Amino acid sequence: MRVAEIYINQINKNMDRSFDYYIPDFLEPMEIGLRVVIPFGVKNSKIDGLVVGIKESSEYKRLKNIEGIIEDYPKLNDWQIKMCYWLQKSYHCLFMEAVNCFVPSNLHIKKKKENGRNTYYMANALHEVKYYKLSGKYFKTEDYLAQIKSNATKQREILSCLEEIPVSFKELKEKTTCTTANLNILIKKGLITESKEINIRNPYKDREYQYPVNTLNRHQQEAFDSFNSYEKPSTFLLHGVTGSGKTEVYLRYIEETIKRGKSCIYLVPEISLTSQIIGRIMGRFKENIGIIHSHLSDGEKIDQWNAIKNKSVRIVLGARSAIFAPMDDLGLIILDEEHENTFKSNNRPRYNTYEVAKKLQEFHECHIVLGSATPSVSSYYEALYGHVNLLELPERVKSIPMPEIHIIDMKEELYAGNKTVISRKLHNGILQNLKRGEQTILFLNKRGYSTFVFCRNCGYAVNCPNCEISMTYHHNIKQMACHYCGHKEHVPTICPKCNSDKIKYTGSGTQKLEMQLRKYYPQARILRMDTDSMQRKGAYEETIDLFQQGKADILLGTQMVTKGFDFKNVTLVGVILADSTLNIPDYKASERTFQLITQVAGRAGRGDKLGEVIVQTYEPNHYAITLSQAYDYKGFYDQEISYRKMMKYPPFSDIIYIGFTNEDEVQVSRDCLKYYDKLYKLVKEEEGEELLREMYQPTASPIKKINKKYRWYFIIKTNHLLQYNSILNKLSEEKEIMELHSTLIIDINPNNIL
DNA sequence: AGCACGCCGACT
DNA sequence: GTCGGCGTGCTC
Ligand SMILES: [Zn+2]
Ligand SMILES: [Zn+2]
Repeated sequence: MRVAEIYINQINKNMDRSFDYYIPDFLEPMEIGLRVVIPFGVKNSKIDGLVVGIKESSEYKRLKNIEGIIEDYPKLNDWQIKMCYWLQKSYHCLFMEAVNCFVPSNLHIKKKKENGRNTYYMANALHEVKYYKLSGKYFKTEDYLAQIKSNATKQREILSCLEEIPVSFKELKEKTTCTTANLNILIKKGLITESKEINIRNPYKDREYQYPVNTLNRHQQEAFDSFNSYEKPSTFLLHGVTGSGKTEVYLRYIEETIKRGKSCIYLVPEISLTSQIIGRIMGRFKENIGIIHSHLSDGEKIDQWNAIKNKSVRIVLGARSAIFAPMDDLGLIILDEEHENTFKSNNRPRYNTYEVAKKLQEFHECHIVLGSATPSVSSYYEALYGHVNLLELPERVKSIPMPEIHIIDMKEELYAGNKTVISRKLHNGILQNLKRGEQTILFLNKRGYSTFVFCRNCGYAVNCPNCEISMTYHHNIKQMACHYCGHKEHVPTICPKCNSDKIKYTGSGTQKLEMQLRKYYPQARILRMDTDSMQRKGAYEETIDLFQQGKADILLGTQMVTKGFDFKNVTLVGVILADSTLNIPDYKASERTFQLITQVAGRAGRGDKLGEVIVQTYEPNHYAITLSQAYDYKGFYDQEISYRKMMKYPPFSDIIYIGFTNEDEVQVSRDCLKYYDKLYKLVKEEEGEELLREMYQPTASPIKKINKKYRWYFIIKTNHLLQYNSILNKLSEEKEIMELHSTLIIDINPNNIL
């Protein structure tokens, strides 16, 4: 019998390797990439796995037999398995975490008898979730606790956490450190009960859309022709000012690629994946469009998979995760709003979508198109000096001039006696817009009401008990909330430290701004758009629709309002405080500020009327602000790239973040230092001085604790990413490193280092 | 993930 | 002494 190498579908670092199994004759011909059911462990419990290799014999002597193949399960191709190994090695994740990018992971496997043999199939339309609650035997938690021994800490933890309302296993695991074994004991004792519920998937409903073909202007035509002149797989950067008609160019690229018999992936930031863009693409192409985002259920994912595999879907529109769509004849990958940080994953695997796309080019003859009004300096640098072709759209489609940007020095407002967050110029602009019946967008990058609540008498600040960070006051729920762990608590009316009642609220967020606006402009109809007000499903699109239809005068909100919407009647845009992004301690702060101002400014004056933008700041002379005022992308790029070069920041280096988290403050520092030492020795042995100099000393994170877990980290600013990656992979296999108690996070070029 | 093995504190 | 929770190691 032949032998199969099988990875088991278990996310666990001890299981990040293959296991050998015999292939019984009735399962031949076995193929790499198939999903199988195998007996595992002492109990031979049936578990699913992925075949990654086939060989004639095994070193290991006591092999078990594969039980069966899971029918209809998406089979991974050779290129997909190669991508998984690459993801694992490049981003330091488990192999199965990489696999789960490509295929749905929560299999619901059913068994049936056929010709006297067990065969397996998926019942993924139904996804069962286990819920737990207190049995209802007693009234108070204390009574439950009295039933178990004092040293049963895990069980006590579970009981204290549970209520009479069912809680899913997943939620319970986030709050406690329980296992199914602990829960089963409590069930046996009759203290808690278990129930199962089925997640029902709701299929995506098609609507009728129309999006007529727009004729291309000169620059668009040039961008189109240039793209077409490349036969070999190439990469392009489409740099087009806001309103220059990038979408139309993308659609032409897609049309052309489909004509050549190839398929396309069109990626947008998750937040931009709205009915507007879906409507445009569905309205243009008569083909089926696959829509992929991270909120799809496993059943929906399988549906999309099959539709792509049998080629009834040739165009996939989606957020970051859609880069893993199983296109075998990929011809084009578009990354729209290329500069957005959502193209970098913050969960394992912590991949960068552009890098994944470049890797895909090794397996597919496909073009990559990056598009943005404010390209990331790394991409622009590549376009100037690397293998990326620069395509420019320097004019707006209808030659509408860019709105004029005014910079307001808020220090001068203070001197003039204006203590509000709205400058006199912005105030007059809003009043005038209200009078003329034109719309206003206000951007403030802080949600909540007040971001810092403290006692004026003794300096006591309301900090989260789980995190070392100040909590934000939320007026809608009248509670303090932590933006890192979600913890909520009551608002102090008297200081718990000194009993003073001089509690002060500072740091205005969107909620406070909304209240102030309602006070100043009682006649105005105001909409607020931030993660808090957009919780409800569909709220985001409803708000957009309301504003689009002119049913509100002012739209205020966080990042969300900067996205590429086409509101024709918006003639005034206000940036309440540009400094809030500028002062983030991160090398990308200037870039981010420039991008935000440019993006939000692009919302003004999209119709026939001229627009105006007012940027309020305490640093009116910062180059990110003055150059965005001048719409001088190139000027900004030049300044920023010389700063990056001087400081050896990306694109002149890669930053490897190596972080540890643990509930024990001492343990986490010990583990981090130990890892650092081990790495230091290994680098010294294998590489030498040059790489050693790229390692920075470990320290506690700027936010020392998040969600009860203390954090330590160090970074490596390197020009030898490949060498470091292989050393880090080698280190992860060492026993002493495997045994570290703290959770290890390795992030290559992370979005932030908090 | 689950399960066995073995250590050690609580309780008879 | 025994019972049982909980950390550790292993699963082809
Ligand atoms: Zn006080
Ligand atoms: Zn918190």
